[in-house]
Amino acid sequence: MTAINQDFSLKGWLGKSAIEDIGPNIEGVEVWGPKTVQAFRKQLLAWYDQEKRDLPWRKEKDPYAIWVSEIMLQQTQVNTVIPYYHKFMRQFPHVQALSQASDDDLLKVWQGLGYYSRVKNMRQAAQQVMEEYGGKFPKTQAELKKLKGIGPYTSGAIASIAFNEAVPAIDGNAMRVFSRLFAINADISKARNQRIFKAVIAYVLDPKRPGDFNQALMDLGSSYELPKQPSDPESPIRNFNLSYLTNTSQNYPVKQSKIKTKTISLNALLVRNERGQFLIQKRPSKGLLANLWTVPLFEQTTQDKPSYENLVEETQEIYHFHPIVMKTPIGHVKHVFSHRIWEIDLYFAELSWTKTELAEVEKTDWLYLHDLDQHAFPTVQMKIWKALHDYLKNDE
DNA sequence: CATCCGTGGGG
DNA sequence: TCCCCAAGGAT
Repeated sequence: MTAINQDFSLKGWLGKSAIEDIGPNIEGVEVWGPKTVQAFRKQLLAWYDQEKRDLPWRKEKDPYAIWVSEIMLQQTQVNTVIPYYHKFMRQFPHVQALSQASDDDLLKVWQGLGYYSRVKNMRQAAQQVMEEYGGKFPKTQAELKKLKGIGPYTSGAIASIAFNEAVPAIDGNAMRVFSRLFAINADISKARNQRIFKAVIAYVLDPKRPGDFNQALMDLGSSYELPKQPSDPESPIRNFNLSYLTNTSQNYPVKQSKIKTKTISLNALLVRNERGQFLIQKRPSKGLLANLWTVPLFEQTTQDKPSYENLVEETQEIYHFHPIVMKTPIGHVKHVFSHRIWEIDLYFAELSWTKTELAEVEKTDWLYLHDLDQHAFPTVQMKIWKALHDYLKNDE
């Protein structure tokens, strides 16, 4: 009888694979017995010792460095993180430095990495460490989880890697590997199924080397056990892998989700004053791209007048000046976020004078195009700058 | 619990 | 071009 969260039984593979014995049923999953668990740990860690990736944060035992890397790695790939990690550690080498950082400095170092609330939460966590833990990171998963931005996964990762606590660090890799190992058909995107993976992985985890065990699952997930591909025949765990043995690894993990993205049409005002500066403004402190800078963006609702007329009107209302706006866009930028798409028409405008009092009052500033490193811009704004640059270059 | 929150790479 | 995906957490 197949267990409720498992598509196949281990018993048929006793002796015909690396599966030597059968263990208890855990949350509906029939798992290995102690001999097989030992053999699996040994094989996984031997492979890890031989083949582990040489990553900058793996040279560190400092929990601060581990923490920085883990936050950056949330939903973000290793190759993207590496340059940001070096820059961040250089600029904020310890908890105290981070706890005193300014919003603008934090966003500037995080620019282009995405999910910007992560770095804001990091500073709050750094302040917690300074004030509640005397500047030293707490050493248990339970305490780490109390810090802002540190949840079930990250607390497990830091506790196991930096402090050798025998707790799992369950991310997408760990769930993918284990769903394949035991042919677990529970949907990994459902919160209620987390307990299944937590219980099974905690059972198999090597209590002597929890940090290496957890990181080995990550390396496996980025090499032989890739998403959208079946388990690789060369995978070092193939003989333990029930889905591989039954030729069904492409069915795991089970995962639904995907939110449909909504497209929003925007008009961007690229207004140049008599000094040759462009108007920028800081976005609200909550929501998408919070506290980052963009040129003024106006949503284009369906039954509007021509865009340039809107821009003139709205500029008058909001900024109290009246620019000369070109009637046709000088360019277009498309930007895809995780859950929405911006289609932006770029309108060039000129101002025959300079309105200095705008700054401070409306969180606005006038900016020379050679001064882009003074503010934190999201990627969509960098695309707008490039389109503007191309336009101005061709215009000469 | 479902939705919000970025970005770059790969098929 | 389009869709999926990646070392999640807050709300």
